[in-house]
Amino acid sequence: MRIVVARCTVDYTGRLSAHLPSAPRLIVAKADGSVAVHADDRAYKPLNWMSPPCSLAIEQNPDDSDLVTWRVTNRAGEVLTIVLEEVFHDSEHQLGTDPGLVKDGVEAHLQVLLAAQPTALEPGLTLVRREHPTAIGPVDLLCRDVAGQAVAVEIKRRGEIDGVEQLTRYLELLNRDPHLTPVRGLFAAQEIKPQARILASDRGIECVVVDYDALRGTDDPESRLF
Amino acid sequence: MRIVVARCTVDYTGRLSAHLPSAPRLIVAKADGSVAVHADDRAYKPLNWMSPPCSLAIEQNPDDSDLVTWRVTNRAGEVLTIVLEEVFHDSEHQLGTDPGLVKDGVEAHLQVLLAAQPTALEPGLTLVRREHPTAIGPVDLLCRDVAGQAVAVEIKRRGEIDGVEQLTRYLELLNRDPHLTPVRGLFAAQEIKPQARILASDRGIECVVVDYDALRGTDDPESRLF
DNA sequence: CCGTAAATGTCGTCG
DNA sequence: CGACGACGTTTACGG
Repeated sequence: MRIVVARCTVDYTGRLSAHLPSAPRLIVAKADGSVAVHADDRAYKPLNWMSPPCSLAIEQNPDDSDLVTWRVTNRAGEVLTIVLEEVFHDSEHQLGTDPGLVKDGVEAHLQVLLAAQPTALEPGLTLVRREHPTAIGPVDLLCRDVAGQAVAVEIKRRGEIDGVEQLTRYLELLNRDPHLTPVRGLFAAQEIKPQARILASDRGIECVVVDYDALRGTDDPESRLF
Repeated sequence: MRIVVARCTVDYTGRLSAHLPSAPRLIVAKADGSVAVHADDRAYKPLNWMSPPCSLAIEQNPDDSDLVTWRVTNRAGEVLTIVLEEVFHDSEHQLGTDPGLVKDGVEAHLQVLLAAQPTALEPGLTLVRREHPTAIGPVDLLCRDVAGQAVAVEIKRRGEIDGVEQLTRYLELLNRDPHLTPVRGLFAAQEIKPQARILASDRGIECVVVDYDALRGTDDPESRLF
């Protein structure tokens, strides 16, 4: 990883055109060839960048030895050009491959918990299959309700419109199966946005807000992911 | 901006829980109090971070002077804890506020151009309203065709499936209005993906590929965004 | 390589 | 401040 702090100008041409006037910035070139240009605010988002896979070419300006140009290109024809005008810091570091991070609290875990206790979604609900396959992808949970009717469950951490659309597509396919139809839709999330709720209601899909911590508290520790 | 390269462990507790085992990484603390921890790959995304507004507290471990702990917290109660085990580099830089970047080619500009010349979409098309409101959000353009029929236009830079879904939802709502129904759908983009085209066709929505440069060339310079 | 779904998405805008 | 949609979304995962 190469770390440079320099006054520079930056130009990006690709999905759009963007230009950064001359100013001091942090430039990070990583081992995978990627480059990011950061200002002194916003932790997450670089001002400009090139994602891997891409390649970096460094050119010395023949007319002016003070000017060095970094040209980063990718297969899609996007180009990021950085002209270094004044370098305040320049160092190289060997970091090695990162062991990666361990997460908890994601959708996968919610799915495991709800698969173990489908009655948390609705009294009498029983699990038929987790990740039930369809032509366009797996449904999170396929269940049967107390009356024996099939119920397709889509699980999200945060329930938004996208999730309702996704469940709608699954329902359309599942209802073509004579063994299953008519299939009810159930949209489960820790939090459901008003617009998603309206759309779901309009499509005849029920919404259930689930409490992650409560589910965790009542489940069998053996079945936990972590 | 403070730049540290160090062997460290990182823990995040907030929207989820995450842990990074000990390894060498880049840590950037910015003027707004935000902190990002980067591995030697992926230009854009940090391994861990805390977005502003947040505050950084640096504590010297009383038992072991080699261990320094950074604790970053925000109003929402999220906590990022970084324990520095071995520091390879540590420097501070004054960057000042960035002049910011200049963009071009975004969807907003396309919408302005097409609102000014709806005939670029279809001969005889006239604009009724830009950002026409519906219960689930505004339709980019509401027009009337040469026969007087209402036409809802959804504009994207790149036309993909979710854009077609969006337009479908608008059409469903607009068609409930007796003053408008039957409403035609028109999906306009600089580039339309095959899957989006198929879905649009299935829904009876027409697709129009628009040439941004050509539109720009023929429009009135007064109406430009930039 | 393309298509889809997830994300601690982040970021602007508008109510 | 919250909801909503755009973003050069990025990133991971399957076929």
